[in-house]
Amino acid sequence: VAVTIKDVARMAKVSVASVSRALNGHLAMAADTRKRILAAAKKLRYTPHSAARTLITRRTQTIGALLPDLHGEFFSELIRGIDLAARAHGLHLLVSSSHGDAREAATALRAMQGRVDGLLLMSPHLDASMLRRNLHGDLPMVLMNTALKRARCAVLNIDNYGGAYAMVQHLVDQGRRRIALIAGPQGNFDAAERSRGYCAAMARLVPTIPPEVLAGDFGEEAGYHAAQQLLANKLRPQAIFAANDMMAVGCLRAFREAGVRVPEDIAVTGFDDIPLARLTTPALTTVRVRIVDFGTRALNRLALMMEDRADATREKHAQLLGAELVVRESCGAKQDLATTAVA
Amino acid sequence: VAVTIKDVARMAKVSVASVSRALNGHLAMAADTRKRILAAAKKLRYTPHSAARTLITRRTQTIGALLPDLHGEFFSELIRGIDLAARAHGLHLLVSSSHGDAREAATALRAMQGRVDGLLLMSPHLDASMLRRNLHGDLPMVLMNTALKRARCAVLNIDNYGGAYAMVQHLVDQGRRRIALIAGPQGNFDAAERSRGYCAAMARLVPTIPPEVLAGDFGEEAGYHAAQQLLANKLRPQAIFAANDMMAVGCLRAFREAGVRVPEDIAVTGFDDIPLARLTTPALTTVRVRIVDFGTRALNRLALMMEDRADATREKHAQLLGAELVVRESCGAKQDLATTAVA
DNA sequence: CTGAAAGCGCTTACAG
DNA sequence: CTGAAAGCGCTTACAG
Repeated sequence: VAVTIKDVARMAKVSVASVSRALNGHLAMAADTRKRILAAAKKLRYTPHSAARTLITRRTQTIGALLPDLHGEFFSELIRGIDLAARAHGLHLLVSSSHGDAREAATALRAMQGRVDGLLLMSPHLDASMLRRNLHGDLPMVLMNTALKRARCAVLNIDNYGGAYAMVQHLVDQGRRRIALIAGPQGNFDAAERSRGYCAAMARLVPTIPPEVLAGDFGEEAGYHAAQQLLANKLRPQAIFAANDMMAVGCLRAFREAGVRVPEDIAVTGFDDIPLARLTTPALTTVRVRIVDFGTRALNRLALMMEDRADATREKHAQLLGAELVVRESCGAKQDLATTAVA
Repeated sequence: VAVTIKDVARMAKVSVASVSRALNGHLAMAADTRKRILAAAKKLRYTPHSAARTLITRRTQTIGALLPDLHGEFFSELIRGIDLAARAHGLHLLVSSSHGDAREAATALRAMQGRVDGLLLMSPHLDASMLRRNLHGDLPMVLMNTALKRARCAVLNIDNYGGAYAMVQHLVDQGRRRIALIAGPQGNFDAAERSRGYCAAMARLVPTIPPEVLAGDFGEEAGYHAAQQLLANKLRPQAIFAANDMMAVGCLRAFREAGVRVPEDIAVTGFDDIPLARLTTPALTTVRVRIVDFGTRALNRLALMMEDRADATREKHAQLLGAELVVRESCGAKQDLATTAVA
């Protein structure tokens, strides 16, 4: 039923080899022959069979993205960025997400093998040995947001550390010195980096004040409870830095209920700049990550590796994607400072 | 470099045909031969070349999802649902989104052709003639959230109409009769269906009250401005039904600034139940759509069509996914009514 | 139960 | 500039 290269060859009265050449834009061809072939292909609405082409060229024109089981807007923005860049490169996008554990992630990884020319990897379940065991050959790969280091593998991380550092810096600039952190979940790379940034900034900027870290899990409830806990303290902090916006939202709710004014009595800040952040009362000061950019850059990096391994490998392996401070109301800073770039 | 079926055959001292049979689970085999083959395959870490297999079986084990340029959480939830179901069926997922116009969508459609065994289609840019022009053969397809009708094509829609109707019903039950709608963007299918549900409910439940529809675009700003406009009216409505939550959030902001109390002075409700909805003050009464379910059901439907065309076609073509009322504070109803299922 | 062979639809040296 | 032929890695009648 489908029309093949043979049909085109027959109609244009040439060999299939010539059709192949014409369609792939080889130069050494009589202009007239090429025109006849192209016309025939068009009339027959010919589309080359991609599997046949893959079988012989060993290229799929497809990249795979292995993503965590991510809820929320981060994921859609990321895919958008990847998809946009993929289309710009003429690449297809095979997606696999929502693996609950290492075994599922490994299965997904193996299944992609042979179907893609390159891989974007962002999975909390994949460690180095996992990769080694499930990946033969040397598929070009970009590791995203991971502590993993791997030879011949590009790494692209969000500057969680820098963003967190900048936030503490900003709060200290506002005269807040006792700053508490509500941390993210254990074992989460973003969370760990944000904590690290907070601790480093505290040690450096207000060395006399002991850092105070409360447990959290990136959920709104966790922020709510942490805030309540903080209220029970004798010496309240002057600012709370929640490791993500949802927890900051939880803090706001706890303080509203307790009659504690933000930012007058206490400053509250977050991380991520989710859409909700500018809609809370007061609007949330936070750190913005350009997620679409993150996806786009990862894919561009991968495309580079796929085109020319040597060149891409020569680049610095780990790259950081800047995070920028977004100053709104919840930190008590003068609004007109507006958005300040960082990193 | 890659290991092929020949290598396995050589190691197991059988023909490639036998290897193929063993790997594909054909029954007519000596148990001993099969065991030898499987062992060899395992030792060599053999993975069949998917393109070669596709070339001969005409199956890609992949489905394509053509999605609109969607921002926000809806998209990630949808993909999650699709991805979960796809994995359950052993299918790969090729994604293409973010097409700005009909031409891009058509290109994406053509590019998927031949790479997938079935298609999930949700694009505002694709009309029937578009599909006819860019699709040869009869690829199994599920149309999502569309007014399109197409022979031999399953359709799966969200019950926007029913959800909107239920919301008006609920408001009327609360004693609100003058209910204004802030509509979604022109040409948007969801928006049109929600408007239709609103108008039908008004005509039926409060026939003496003329419906009042304000223009909107699903953005927070549009809700803000519509609310301000409503405030300028002599006769204020008793309730505002925003066609989505973001516009309802805009309304809340406008009313807060104007000192109008919600729900005492006016009720405000939305549609979608985005995560933000339960975090606003007051928390938003809205209509919830189970998006993950939507994706899962669409894929399951498609898988059914792929396995057995006749059976799937025998089913009712258009299916509706229920939407349920979520009663919170912004409508002034007693909280303990809690969530009420609809449809 | 097993193997030799044809063939899926392409691309690419190799000749001419 | 063009064509005949080999071959990519599989699966599946067809024999035996």
